[in-house]
Formats: sequence, C-alpha cells, structure tokens
Amino acid sequence: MRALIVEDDQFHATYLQDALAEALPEVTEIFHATDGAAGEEEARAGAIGAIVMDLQMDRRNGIEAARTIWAERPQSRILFWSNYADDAYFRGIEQIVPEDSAYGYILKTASRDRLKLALRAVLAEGQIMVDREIHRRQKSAASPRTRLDDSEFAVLIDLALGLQDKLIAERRGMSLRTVQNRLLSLYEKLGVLSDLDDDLTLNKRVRALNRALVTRTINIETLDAAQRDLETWLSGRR
Amino acid sequence: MRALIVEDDQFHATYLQDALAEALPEVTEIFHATDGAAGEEEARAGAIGAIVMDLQMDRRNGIEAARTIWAERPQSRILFWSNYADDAYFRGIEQIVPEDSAYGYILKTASRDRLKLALRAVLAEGQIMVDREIHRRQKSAASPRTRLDDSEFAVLIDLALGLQDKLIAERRGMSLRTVQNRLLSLYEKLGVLSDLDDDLTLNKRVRALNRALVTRTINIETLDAAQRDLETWLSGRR
DNA sequence: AAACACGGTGCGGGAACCCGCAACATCTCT
DNA sequence: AGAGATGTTGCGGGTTCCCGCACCGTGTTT
Repeated sequence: MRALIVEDDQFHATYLQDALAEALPEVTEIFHATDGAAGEEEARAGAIGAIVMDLQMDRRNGIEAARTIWAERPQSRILFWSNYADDAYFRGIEQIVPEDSAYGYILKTASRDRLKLALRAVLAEGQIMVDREIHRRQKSAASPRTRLDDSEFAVLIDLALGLQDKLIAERRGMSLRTVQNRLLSLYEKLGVLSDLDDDLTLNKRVRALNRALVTRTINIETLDAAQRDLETWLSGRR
Repeated sequence: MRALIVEDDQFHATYLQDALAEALPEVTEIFHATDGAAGEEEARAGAIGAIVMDLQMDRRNGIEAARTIWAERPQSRILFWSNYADDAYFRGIEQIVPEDSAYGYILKTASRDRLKLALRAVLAEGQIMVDREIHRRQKSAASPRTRLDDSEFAVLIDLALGLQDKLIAERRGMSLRTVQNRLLSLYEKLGVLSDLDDDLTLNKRVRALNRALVTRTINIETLDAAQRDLETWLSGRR
C-alpha cells in the first residue's frame, strides 16, 4: 500500500510521516508533495489512493487538489489535516466528496493518538471521520436561525465576488427579487445589522462579506476558488 | 539575558528555541507563550526585552500583542516570524513600531542560518532587519501606480468595515467628495475594473474588498483589529 | 375543503453610490 | 511671475441597492 502526504510545512510533514508509519504498517512507500499541484501529479503518477492533505498551501490549495484527484479516481481516500476549523473548508470538502469514497477531517492540534486513529479509520478502513471540533462548529453553529443553507451560501459567494444582483439572478437561475430576498436573510444571519453599538448604518453588501470572513464562513481560499468557477461559467455563457 | 518566544505551533516553537539557543549563547532563560495575550503577560511579568513573535495566533495576534508590549516598554526588541509575506502584516507592524526600538520580520521558510542571523541582529544588536521577500513585495509591489498610500489605505480599511462614504468622511476628516476620489483611486489600484474578461459590471465596493484580500493587501486579522479601532472611535464620538 | 404558512415574484420609491464637470488651492518647475 | 501638475470640494444625474407591499403557487394543518 502506498500513501501520499501533501503538506508544505517541513516539520508537520515529517511528524506526519512518522505517525503514518506507526499507524499503518501496511504502508510500504510514502510519497511527499509540498503543494496541491505537485500532489495531484504524484497521486496520478503513482496511482495512490491513500492521501493525507494539508489545506492551506501556496500554489494550489488542498480542496482544489482533492477535487481533481477525486475526479480522476473517485475511490481515493483522503484525510484532510488542517490548522483551522473554518466552516468554509468543511463546506468546500463536502461539496466535492464523491459517493463511494472515504475522507476525514482532523485538526493539527489533535493528539498524536487521535491522528493515528484517524489515519487508520480513513486510509485503511475507508470510514468517514470528522474532528469533533469541526463537527461541533459546523452543526451547532447551530440554530438554523444562524446557519446558511446552500442557496444562501451560493448567493453569498457571488456577492463576495462582487457580482451585482442581476448577474447573480442569472447565474443562479432566480429572479432578481428572489436574489434580494436571499441577501436579506444573509444580512440577517450574518449579523450585518445587529451592531447594536449604534444607530450607524452600514453598507450592507460589504459588511456581509466582512462578517462572513470574520466568522470564518468563507475564507480567502474560498474567494480564489470561486473566482475561477466564475470565470469558467462566464466563458461558457455567451 | 532573557528571551520570550510567542508561538502557538509546537514544532515551530521547539525549532525556534533550538535556533535561539545556538544563535544567542548569552540568553540564559527562554520563556514561551502560545498566544498573544499570554505573551503580553509573560513579557510584563518577566520584564523581557527580547521577543520572537509569531503573527497568526488564536486568542490575540502578534501585532496586537506587540502593540501593548511596546506601549509598556518601548525599547523592547521584537523579531516577527511568520508564514506569510502579507503586506497587511508589514503595514500593521510599521504603524506600531516605536522610535527607539529594534524589530525584524522574517519568514518561516527562511533557512536556519538566516534565522539565526536575524536573531542576532535584532535581539542582540538592536538592528532593524526585514526579510528580502517582504521588502521586495512591499517596496516593489512596486510602481507607485499600484501601491496604496496611507490615506488610501485608511479609506480602504473603513470601506472594508462596511462604513458608508459619509461616515468615512467624518472619521478621516475629509469631504464626502474626497472620500469618493480616494475610492476611485482604490478601485483603480486594486484592479477592480481591469477584469477584461468581460464587459460585466461589478459592485465596486465589494470587489475592492475582495481584491484587497486576494492580493494580501489586507487580511482577516486586519479586519479584526480595525473593527476594534472603530469601536473605540465610535464610543469617543458622541 | 378552508385556512394557513412559506417562498418566489413584480412594482415602486427612497437612499446610497459612482463619477463627469468645473472651480479652487497648493506646490513645483522654469 | 507664469504655467502646469496635483489634490480638494461642490453639484448634478444616472445607476444600483434595499426593502415594504401585494400577489401568487405549493404544501401543510385543521
């Protein structure tokens, strides 16, 4: 069995390599890539189905790399291992994980034992495993009064890219007014107005993006990826 | 001589500790804190004037910690050591560094030798030392056609918080029209329109924030800090 | 079946935004 | 001193945004 580590931090990579060797004696070879693009190539070249993937990397982040890897070999097993419990990451992963594959999400702050457990569960046994912390934030970020549903999230992405209402409507197949309703509930859920500090009025659109960022609902990688999606959509439009 | 390391990543902390011991034999004690708030306390309690500070940390980031440390003991020497060369960080540091202190900024990707050099230069010799990479990005981000001047940056911050033109004008002491001129040049410099992809028109305000983020002109920590600044300004206004 | 909730849609209007135009003020260069 | 460059400000108007109101279709409750 061959495994691939995609991780740009030297220390984390070696630590992970040790843990992996301990947890999975059946692994015969461990490959290593330091960014998403290189990771894709390694996985392709070595036909590797067991991958540990960092999320935040320079050239190409973990989610994008995972998307192309899964597109080529949907049964690949990928354990994501990250510094942050951002909802943005989890949403991104959930969107791309194929039916018949295994994945996991574990934080770098997890203990070595828990990391090894996750390695076994996901890479060897093919289970789904999500760090408690992430599950908590994602699920209990809780009251449906606060959590965005998919269509709201889609509109948020478009808003964050700077699209105007009309274009969002076209892209998402809604009427103009419906887009505005989504925006309304976005403003509500993101707490755009609840700045009881004052009666000061804000620019809601910008404030919405601001709030989405500081609450880790989206992050800069999200924006990067969304920008690319937008461009392909634009080119296939005319 | 006593030194303090403020760093939340375990591996990086021990690596740094080793390098510090090697580079500065005159250091007798090394303290360690894992977030900004704890770092402030350690520095205060131990009256420590030689500090290595990570930037991205949970409870309180490095720049904020540095600000209060320098407020209490302006002659403290601080070497910032970070994963990223974000212009946002550098701007933040430049704004708070006192006259008669030494500081440095070095990337985590730097070689061990260069790190040791920086440790000596800043903590022992009291020099100013900035990583080449950062200096390059900051200076040559280059053509004055692209780099924001201070007043543009201030307006960008306010825009990013979601303030409307009128409030920005009041806060920065400009006329409404002047604020709008600043915004105009912001749009220009951030490349809000230069999406030659299409004739599609965007929401400039949101797009400006988007561009500022993906170009690393500001980051989420910036937004956090700016929010707090805004609140104190608001409270001192009525 | 009637009543109701809920989400999508159109209309209309007030507010904010974007920006061209023009009048000044300041500063620099010759 | 005059010409020019640069930055600030007011005015006006076209555009987008925000959102209350009203209407409708679908699904749920009584």
